[in-house]
Amino acid sequence: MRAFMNITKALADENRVRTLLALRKGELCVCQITELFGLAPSTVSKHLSILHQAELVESRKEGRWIYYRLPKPEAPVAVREAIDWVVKSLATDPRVLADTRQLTSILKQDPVELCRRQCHK
Amino acid sequence: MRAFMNITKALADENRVRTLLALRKGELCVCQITELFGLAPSTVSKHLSILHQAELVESRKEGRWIYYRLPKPEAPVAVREAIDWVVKSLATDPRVLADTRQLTSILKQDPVELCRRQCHK
DNA sequence: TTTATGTTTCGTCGTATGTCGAAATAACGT
DNA sequence: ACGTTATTTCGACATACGACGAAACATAAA
Repeated sequence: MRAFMNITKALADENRVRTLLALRKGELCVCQITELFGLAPSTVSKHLSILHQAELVESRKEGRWIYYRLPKPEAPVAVREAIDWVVKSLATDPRVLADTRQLTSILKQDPVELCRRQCHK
Repeated sequence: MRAFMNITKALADENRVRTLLALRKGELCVCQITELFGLAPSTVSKHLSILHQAELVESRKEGRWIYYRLPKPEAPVAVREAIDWVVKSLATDPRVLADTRQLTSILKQDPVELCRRQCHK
């Protein structure tokens, strides 16, 4: 029950749900998600921490960057089904489609440049 | 997205999740759920209102009683899948099993007697 | 060893949420 | 019609949550 409520509480925020959907296409670092949502880096970090605690995302550290991605197939069944449900329910949502578009634009940019811009703000 | 977030927010409270699971076996009136959780009637009513707004429960009025139940098969797909996910994930949870036990005990009692006891408190 | 940079942690602020009790509503029983 | 009773609405309170900026942390670059 505890683990399950961690998942439902993690899914109860729109930005966290959008984050999960943004990760469908592959891993992202914090500053890319920050750019996508226009939120403060600390806020995005907190959201990712909550998703991580619910096991809805995994992370990988590479130098200064920390990449987040959807969990592997070995993840708990409740987690995988939650993600499937989210993706299936929102795959055609206008805002999600807009996120996807903007994300492809973000992915074309050099991460180094993108992160530098984040810091200048 | 709006409708989906209504569902996730409705599922983000433990008492509301327990309510959904309690409704698996059939409809319940407010005072029966109140008895099950030991909460104030007004609190239970609020929870049911939130579940109703998310379309996770339907209601039926019969005299002074209002019975709540899980939605019919015609409900939105996201709703049905959400409930399936909840039930499947928590069917063997200890607390849910305990709720189920207590619920069968509650169902054996006369609803009129039960509601009267609620009001005496 | 400094300096720069990506991320997290911490403190704070405003808002949202869960809970209760009291009052309002609606429908039955007398 | 009047009181009884199941439910909801309202008002109040404490707590939880999402947001930010500043500071701390960790690692790469110079």
